[in-house]
Amino acid sequence: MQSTDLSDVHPFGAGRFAALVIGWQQQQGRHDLPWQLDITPYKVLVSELMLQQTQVATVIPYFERWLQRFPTIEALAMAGQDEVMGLWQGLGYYARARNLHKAAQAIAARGSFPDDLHSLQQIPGIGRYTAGAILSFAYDSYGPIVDGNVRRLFCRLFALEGYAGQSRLEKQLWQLAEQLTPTQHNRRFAQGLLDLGATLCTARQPDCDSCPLQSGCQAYALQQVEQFPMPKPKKAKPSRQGHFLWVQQQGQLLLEQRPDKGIWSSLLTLPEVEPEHPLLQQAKPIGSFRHQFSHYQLDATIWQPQLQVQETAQHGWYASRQLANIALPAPIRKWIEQQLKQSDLD
DNA sequence: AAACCGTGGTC
DNA sequence: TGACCAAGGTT
Repeated sequence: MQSTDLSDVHPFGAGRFAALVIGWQQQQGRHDLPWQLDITPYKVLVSELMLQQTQVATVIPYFERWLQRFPTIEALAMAGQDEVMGLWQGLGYYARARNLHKAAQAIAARGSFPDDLHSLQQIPGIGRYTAGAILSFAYDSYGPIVDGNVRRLFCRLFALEGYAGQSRLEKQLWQLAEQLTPTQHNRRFAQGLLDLGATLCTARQPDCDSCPLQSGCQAYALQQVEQFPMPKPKKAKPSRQGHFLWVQQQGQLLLEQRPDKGIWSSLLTLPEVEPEHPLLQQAKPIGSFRHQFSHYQLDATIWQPQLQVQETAQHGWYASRQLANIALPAPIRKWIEQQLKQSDLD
């Protein structure tokens, strides 16, 4: 491990660093995001879960709808899973929705919102970053954060080698975060780190001329800003086949609830069968699509079976007017809507 | 440690 | 247009 003496690894003292970030945030940072208005721990929790690996612009309409329907943590705790997943549909990483639901129930049962690092990390969906973010944003108290923005900022400032997820780098980043995070104006400091990463210290074409930390940035001094952080070594993306059934009966469509693990967990889909399933022998293919996930490519075929489908407890019938309010995976929704539009024209 | 988990925006 | 990226967590 490297030195723990801060003065060895960065040119600003911790106090000076925080003052620069805080001052810049006040003048140049973002102040009008929906979750920055009338801040409550619940709003911070919802926004942070939604923002995990998801862009701000994508989250905003989901956040607004969510707060309208579930204004309080008690309202969310009492809701059914169908409605929770329905409001999350299209946002991706659906375990976050289940975690948020469970978090609301746990906090409601607990009687108070947790306000320390350890208690926060016991809550489903809250890891080290989100716990620090809640301390900073909800309570304006000491809460170190390392997310993608902070990782990029620190890797450049200190010319840190390694890529996201490498334990040695992550350890360095968290140690720096703990040392550089002040004990005052913490909300503004944390927001400043994120704003710097999101608006100046960006992945491509960083705006170093506008950066308040330029004079202390090692990557800038080396003229290698865009060489940090090092890219993760990438692997080939495998391709998988999926076979889905199109079964209509009296104007209704057969859908299947997916299990709470795996891809599209807890969502409804067209029933999926194994490629060897006997139904496919007598079925005719009526469509296909290709969908890119982050870690594999799905080549889907949709079949219209000629034989009766064995229904299970996971199956249900849905009229087309119901489809808008149920939780469907984005590519499945797209295909269904296109199919229904075409059959309406017949 | 490394795989798994989604989707849409961007260039 | 494909590859990268985005306020990570869980297993």
